[in-house]
Amino acid sequence: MNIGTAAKRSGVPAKTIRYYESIGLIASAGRSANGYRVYTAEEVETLRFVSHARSLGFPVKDVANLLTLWRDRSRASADVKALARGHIAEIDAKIDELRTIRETLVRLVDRCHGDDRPDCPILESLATSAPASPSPEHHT
Amino acid sequence: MNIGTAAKRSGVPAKTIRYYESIGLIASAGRSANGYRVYTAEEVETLRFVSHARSLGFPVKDVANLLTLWRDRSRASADVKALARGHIAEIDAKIDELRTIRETLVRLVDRCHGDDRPDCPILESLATSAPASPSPEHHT
DNA sequence: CTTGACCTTCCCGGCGCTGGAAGCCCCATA
DNA sequence: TATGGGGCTTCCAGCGCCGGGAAGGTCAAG
Repeated sequence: MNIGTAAKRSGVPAKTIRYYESIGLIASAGRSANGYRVYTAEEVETLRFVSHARSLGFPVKDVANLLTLWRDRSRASADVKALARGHIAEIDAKIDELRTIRETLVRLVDRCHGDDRPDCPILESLATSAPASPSPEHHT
Repeated sequence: MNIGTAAKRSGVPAKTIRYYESIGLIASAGRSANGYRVYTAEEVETLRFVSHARSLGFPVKDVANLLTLWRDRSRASADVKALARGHIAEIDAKIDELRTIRETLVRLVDRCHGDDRPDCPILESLATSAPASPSPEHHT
């Protein structure tokens, strides 16, 4: 099947499939006579695996490791578990950070009149107070 | 003062200050005879404001708006409040998404032996099941 | 005079794609 | 047979938000 069909069946956009190939996350697809990429059902399976792992927020590098483990019939499930645990830890850290920020913001918003007067604790706080530790990660 | 001092006093790295200048978030700094950027205490204040706003997770574009509002002595606090509320809403969405993912992962991790056997529900789930809705936001 | 810490500009990389341009290929329909 | 509309190919650029590092100018101290 062509890339478009593989995209539909796997849930990974064609552009993204090419990208994954380019960075070596997945193997280069075969080519038909006209130069089109050709995919087997098995490759679509792999793409679905990747798609699922990405949906769970695993970074592409982790997905590469998961793929390796997946294909390694003699793997130890402990390795997979450790990887997943690490990922959970990162998620927890992110949630905590977001919650801290959220609380700060809610406190500020609550103290702001929100009318047509210029008086605003939010701006005052930004101008004077310390940030709501720890510094947030952008690029979530 | 030079950029290094301004960086230390504001908490914004020198590189980032230059970047903010380049994208127009802050005004171009003055220059001394040798071509070095020169900062006033007021500009450092602005940088601190930016730093605080960024720490609360406001995207740079929002920070630009906040700066404008900050400087506008006749602003309506309602505008600031609306901006902050919108930001809280986005944070809530992110937290929800992370929590959903987290729960899925925890469920999987709990079901995984985590020993030297290859049997692993995590990999099985990635290979077969549907993703842990809703699909994570790439590029918020 | 030399060292080393600053400053300048520039461009590249990184995350994970996504959009778009230019150009094939293939099939259906008029 | 021409035409049109999908596909598919490549490559380049950009998103947000910087950080690293090169190549070079500048300055104060020893």
